[in-house]
Amino acid sequence: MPELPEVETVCRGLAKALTGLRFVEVEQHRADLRAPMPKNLAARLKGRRIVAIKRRAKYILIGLDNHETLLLHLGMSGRVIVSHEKTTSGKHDHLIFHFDDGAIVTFNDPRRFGLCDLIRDTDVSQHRLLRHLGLEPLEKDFTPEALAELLKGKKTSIKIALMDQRLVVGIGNIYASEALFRAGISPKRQAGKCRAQDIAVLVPAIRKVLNDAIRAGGSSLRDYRQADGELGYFQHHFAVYGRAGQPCPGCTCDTPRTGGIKQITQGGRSTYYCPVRQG
DNA sequence: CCTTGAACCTGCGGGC
DNA sequence: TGCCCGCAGGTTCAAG
Repeated sequence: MPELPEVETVCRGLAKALTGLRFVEVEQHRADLRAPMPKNLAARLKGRRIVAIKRRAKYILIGLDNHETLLLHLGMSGRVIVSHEKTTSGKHDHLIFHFDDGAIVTFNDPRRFGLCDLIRDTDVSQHRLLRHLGLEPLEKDFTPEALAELLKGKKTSIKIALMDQRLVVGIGNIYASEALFRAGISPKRQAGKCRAQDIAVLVPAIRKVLNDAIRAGGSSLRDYRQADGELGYFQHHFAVYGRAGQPCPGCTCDTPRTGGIKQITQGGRSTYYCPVRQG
């Protein structure tokens, strides 16, 4: 599920619901996800108060009052559910946090590609999971000049490069296709051969598609909180992702002749694009 | 250094 | 109906 917009929406939801609260109980139903979880996690969290919740790349960072940070990653299938009612724990509910106002937060992840760690605040940016991460695409330093510099000499495709978290963070398989569609750039273009002119269009396209998705997530989040407090599920409307064979939105391509949106494989993942618009 | 491919894990939908 | 296959929004590690 989770690329930058989804993780950002989850973070905002958690920040609103949990900031200032204290852990009163932690249920840990298995020892590891993608990697082993910290020893004595429950004991180390119990009694701690949450002081701040932030996002870095696709990581959720929950700052505690003892100068430690609870780090969560949703992997491919991770979900966070906020509730105030006692519910029987379901399949793949690996972590359940209980707070002093009665809030119950469940981390559910069927595929277990997610992650949970607890680290010293002083080590956060230099933590081995975070230190290699690249630019935040919604920050001011993500400029066309900066991206051009990062892409310089790269022989891989622009689509693969956009998903490389060492260069730019937060863009996954969906938003890579969506951003390139909006920018009118072929996903097959060699990254290092993108012209300054293309990159000048691409950077704002990336920002816009991520911000649009955050806005959509924010509204669906409000709806969901009224329903069952689930964070991480959104109704998305994508221009190209998952739409192979369908007409290209926003242009007058002759779908029967061109075949509409095309699906190809890059780096083992599906890419979707309009061959007419994204020459 | 770079690039590619496999691995981790469960669930779901399609074809037979 | 069941079985098998491919595929799924991420990241890491090994091999070339």
